[in-house]
Amino acid sequence: MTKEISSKYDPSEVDDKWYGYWLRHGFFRSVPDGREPFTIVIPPPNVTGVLHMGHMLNNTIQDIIVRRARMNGKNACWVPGTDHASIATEAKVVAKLASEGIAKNSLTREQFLEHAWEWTRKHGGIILEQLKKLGASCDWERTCFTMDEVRSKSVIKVFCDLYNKGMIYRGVRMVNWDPKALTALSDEEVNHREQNGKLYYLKYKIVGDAGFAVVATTRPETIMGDTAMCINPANPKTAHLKGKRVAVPLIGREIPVIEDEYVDMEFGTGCLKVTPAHDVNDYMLGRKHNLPSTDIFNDNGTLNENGAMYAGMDRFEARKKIELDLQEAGLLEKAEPYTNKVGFSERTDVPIEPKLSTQWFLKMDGLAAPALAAVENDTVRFYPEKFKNIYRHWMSGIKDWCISRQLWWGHRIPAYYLPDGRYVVAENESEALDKLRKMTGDDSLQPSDMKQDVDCLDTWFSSWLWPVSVFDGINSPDNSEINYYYPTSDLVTAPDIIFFWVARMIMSGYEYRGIECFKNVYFTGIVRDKLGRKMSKQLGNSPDPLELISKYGADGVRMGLMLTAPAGNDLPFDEALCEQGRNFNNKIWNAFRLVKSWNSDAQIQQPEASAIACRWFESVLNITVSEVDDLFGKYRLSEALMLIYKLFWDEFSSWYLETVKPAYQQPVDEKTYRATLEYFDALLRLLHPFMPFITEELWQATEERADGESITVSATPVAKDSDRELVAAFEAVKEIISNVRTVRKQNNIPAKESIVLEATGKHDSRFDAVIRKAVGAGAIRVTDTKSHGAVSFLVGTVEYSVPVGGNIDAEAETVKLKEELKYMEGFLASVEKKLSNEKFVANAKPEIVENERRKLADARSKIEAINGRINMLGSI
RNA sequence: GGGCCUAUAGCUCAGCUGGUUCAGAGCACCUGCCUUACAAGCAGGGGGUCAUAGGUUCGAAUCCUAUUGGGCCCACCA
Repeated sequence: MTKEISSKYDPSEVDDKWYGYWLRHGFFRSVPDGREPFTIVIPPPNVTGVLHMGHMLNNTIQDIIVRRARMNGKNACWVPGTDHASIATEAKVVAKLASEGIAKNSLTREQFLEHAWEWTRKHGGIILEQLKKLGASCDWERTCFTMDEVRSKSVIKVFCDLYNKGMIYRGVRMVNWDPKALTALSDEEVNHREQNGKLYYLKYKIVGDAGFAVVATTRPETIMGDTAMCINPANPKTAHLKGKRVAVPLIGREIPVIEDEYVDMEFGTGCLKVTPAHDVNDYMLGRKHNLPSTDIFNDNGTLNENGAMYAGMDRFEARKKIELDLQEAGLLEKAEPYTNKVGFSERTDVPIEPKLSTQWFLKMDGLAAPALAAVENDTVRFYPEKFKNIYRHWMSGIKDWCISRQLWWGHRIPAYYLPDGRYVVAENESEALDKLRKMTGDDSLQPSDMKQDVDCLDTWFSSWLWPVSVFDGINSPDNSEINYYYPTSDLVTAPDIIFFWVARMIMSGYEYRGIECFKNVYFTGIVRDKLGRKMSKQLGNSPDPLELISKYGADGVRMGLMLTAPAGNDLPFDEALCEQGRNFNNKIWNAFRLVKSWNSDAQIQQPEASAIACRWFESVLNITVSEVDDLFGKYRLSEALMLIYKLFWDEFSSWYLETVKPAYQQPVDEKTYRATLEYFDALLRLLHPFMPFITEELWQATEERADGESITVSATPVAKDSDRELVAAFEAVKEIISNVRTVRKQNNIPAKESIVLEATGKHDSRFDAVIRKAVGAGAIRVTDTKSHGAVSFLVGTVEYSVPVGGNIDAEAETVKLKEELKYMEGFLASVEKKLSNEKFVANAKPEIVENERRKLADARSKIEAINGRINMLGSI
């Protein structure tokens, strides 16, 4: 190593070089063998999506776990893939076509799908390429897509199977309608948000009576759909309305007054307008009381011909207009400000319209039972555990899943209809035809006589099969791959899809494999900006991950993310974290430069300081290795990283290397040199899962490596015995050194000037050579007769002093000592008090009491030492 | 409306079944240093009555209760 080599680490070329090398040698490739499998399936990102910080975090964690498992000798298999993201992708394609002046409804289904596939081919898989920049060690030969042949077949097969088992049914239900995407949504795709609106008090003329019945509603535009007014039979305030009819404002249509306990007597006026077609509660009332249902909306949220004079208007426009018209007609008693919760489409962010329509549903109760139990009894473990509560809550109140979507981009529902509405469910057309023929007894039926359902399935209906379908376990349930890789090991995902995805995968796993689909679920936090806001495109507060990578290197960004990413905690992201990551890269790089610059000389004897430093560092290393093991077991990855960070920076660089490094351009002894390389190697291997690139670069550079060797397939360091006593003793040594440095600084003793360190008899002299080297002590004298004119300090119960000649400020020194004395005496008093408390001695555990006694003795000897020192200073 | 989680240094967090390994870490901050591995660095340093009020206990950051603040999930009150 020469001086021309930069003191700054430059990851820009290193990253791509090694990623290519890893791929070329197939280190990420996994095929079943005799080893224990370790499997992770990726949460498939949207096929046409681009990488955002959430993906970065999520995939960094997966990569760390997978690389660690690989280095632990397991057959690590990380299956990548993408999701067709039915509604999201379709929306993008529709928008793209619109920008070209093409309306979706001007195309046939086939034409539209051609555009969608083209879009997918063009933008698809970009995100997977981006993951490679991050260092993701996926087995790319296994890349799956939820709409590829195997996965599509799996979906259809499962649909048919569940239908045959009676778990899937078709029916007319009130569903969440998205008037922008023009499709039904599942309950999970609706987000409720508080909205500032108005509560309108509408006057309904009582037929054959002079007065009005007043109804409070937030949605006056739905009056055209009113088919009744409802009162609580027990309500005296509205008793006069019993049996009457009232007239719908503005249009005058008469509707009956019905009675139901559902109505809250306290709310509003005690009268409720009933619009069975546009409200879930009203729908239930309507069914109960046999009311007609008048749908006043078109699918796109405008009013239809039932909307009378408002036909053609948008629902919100109509609301404004009706308010004015009511006011004019004197039928609006008042309108007061009101906040209520309104459901919004997760996808298009427009208010959901409850709508009655025919959809397909999956019954959930049977599926939920084993899935709930698995999490309850920790067969599937959640990290952090708090998500168990959320999961339990949802699972125990689970409702049937609306799985049909009025979209084209997705898996088309395999139901085939006759013109008369009768239908069969079948895996393909010819099977459908057979079934229809059998059903009707009409063998002359032709394919042209039947029509396939036009709807497609919810995106999650394919991704819920993911851990099984990626190994083709649906189509061929006994193939060697599924038998080997399933159940998978870990799942790493964001908590916001716990119901959409995680819960449903667990269900399908039990339904199709009879066993859990994964053993551990690690929920990441949500990446937020410094101000705690969720990162989003709208806010523009999300940094571009690839830009970050080019600025700090993949390792720097990975480390930045991992520094503050405990499981389940939100992650306030700050670029400064990546800087810290980059700085760490640089630290490693420079440690490498130092070690690499050494020449070893077999003739030189190992210095005393180096010998003990080696023994010490080996122990520290082993302790950390076993602590890291433990933390990985608990999925406390940030803490594991921090531990390694401190091991490298503080213990290895600041203490070990500083102790053993030879004078400038002097050779180092062979023993120390070998040991240092060995430690460095272990550190790199320990660090590799977190920072794959720099560790590979340096691992390759420290020794001659053959083509095909790689740190990615090397072994994680294994914890060996450690000398904890030695480590503890060294902590005291650090304290001594630190104190001496302070003394030097406070007394302006130049670094080059040699000093003498005096110590009392209990001084541990094993490390004297280390101390001498660190603080430039000419001599360390163990003596009981302390020099006058010396500055002293205590480490443990050992008193140290540095004679500083006439420089000593006896007064200041005495003040300092008196302060310490005061503290110690207070401390002593508290210990004595504790020990003189009979209840403490009687109740506390013996070892605790014993410990207090030791503290007592220590405190006394410290006080003695301080007093002695003060006396001596006084005699100067 | 129901439920869950959380409150510890300026910031982000660790403190497991109550007892100096109990007040910690990293970053930030302050003071010296461009000392031939590293200024993306080195050395040293300051900083918290562990949200508030009660309680249990010989002993509470840790357990219990209430209050307040923050977050999340679920829910058909118009």
